[in-house]
Amino acid sequence: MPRPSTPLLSPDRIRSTALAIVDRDGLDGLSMRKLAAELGVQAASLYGHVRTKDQLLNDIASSILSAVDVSGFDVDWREGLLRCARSYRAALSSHPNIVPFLAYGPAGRDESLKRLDILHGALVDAGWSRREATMIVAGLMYIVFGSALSSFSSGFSADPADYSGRYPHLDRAHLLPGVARELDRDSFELALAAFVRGL
Amino acid sequence: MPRPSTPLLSPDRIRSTALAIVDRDGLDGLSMRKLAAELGVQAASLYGHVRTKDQLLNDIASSILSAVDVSGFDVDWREGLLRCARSYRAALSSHPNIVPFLAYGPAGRDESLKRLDILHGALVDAGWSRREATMIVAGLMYIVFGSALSSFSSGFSADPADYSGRYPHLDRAHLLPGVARELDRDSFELALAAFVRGL
DNA sequence: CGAGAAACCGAACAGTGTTAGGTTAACCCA
DNA sequence: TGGGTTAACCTAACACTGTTCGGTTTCTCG
Repeated sequence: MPRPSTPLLSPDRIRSTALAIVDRDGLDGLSMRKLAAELGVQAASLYGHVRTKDQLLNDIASSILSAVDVSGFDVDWREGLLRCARSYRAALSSHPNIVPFLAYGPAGRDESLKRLDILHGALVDAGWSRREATMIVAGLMYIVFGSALSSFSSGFSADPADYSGRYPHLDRAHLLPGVARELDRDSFELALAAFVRGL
Repeated sequence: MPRPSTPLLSPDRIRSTALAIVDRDGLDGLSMRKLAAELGVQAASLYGHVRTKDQLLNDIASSILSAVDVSGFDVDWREGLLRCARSYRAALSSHPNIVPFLAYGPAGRDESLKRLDILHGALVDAGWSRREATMIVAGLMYIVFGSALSSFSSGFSADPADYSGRYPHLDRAHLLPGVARELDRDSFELALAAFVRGL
């Protein structure tokens, strides 16, 4: 079925379908053949629109990160940090399955760097040295990424049955799937507040 | 070459060789065939000693995490948090290439949970509520893991040439490979200190 | 000394990302 | 309106991946 009258594929359609698969089936659930099948096409056809799978994931990651909001520094640098961190985390946790991919680095994604650059500049304007500003931005990213890969509270709920005996203190009362999300958010807020307050 | 007089393989030898490959070639650089070749053996032979590749990586991760030190709470809970976090980070950053694997979760690795349980108990003993203690432990892990996947300062040094123009504030002065390690450590220390102080 | 288990091997299966070469339809210009 | 170019898709294949099956030999234990 060569050269259809109206093209079946477009970078946008490929990206959004790929993201849907990642959201649904996890990062390992995405293969080029499966993606192609879901688009009604053969795998090889994708390579006319996408250079490589890695590049595809990078593009998806960039588009997710472009939702991060770095306005809010006109008020106060503390408020700016808080807003940016919350926005960053919200962006990541709306597509949690792609976070492990981000862990492979590099952080050199343009969408991310542009925002970090703004953040850095705002901190310098607020009186921090360049080096201090860099470290503060790094620290903020630690908390954001650490909480986003959320292998913490969500990591527990897989098999909560046998925690009680082996880990006397970590009882599963506040680790049930229902409260895990809330606990993750509160832990993030606590860490963020403590970090910003402690600066 | 069947059943040699003295066995060529042992779980320990497999694990340490696998870890050496991961350290040298990265996480994607480890394949069962390559690992087997490095051990002077065929790939299928590994499965007499190891259940699956995923299990192998989990075992390696556990053995790395078993180096984390959670003593130090007899002095003071703040000091205990600091020591534990530093020790945790040291363990991870001595084998940075395996960190992306940890990002896949679950955090349900026994070696890790045992230590987090002790930490949690010590915080409760110090007067925090169970829920607060859980959130504090989570926050600490955010900083540790966030800094360990270190896609931040190390992520920059890949191609520092074209930062200057596009990101006016993030100049590459303190992002040269030489200082990146130091900057990462200092950023971690800053984040950790700010977090603990802010509690 | 004989039975059985242990340790390795060769070959294969189903899956992966990716490329080469072919076929047809749409498009643009003469 | 016709002809060449290019874009979009295809089939087939390559070199990998993790893992399993069945076979062969050697060690170990009763």
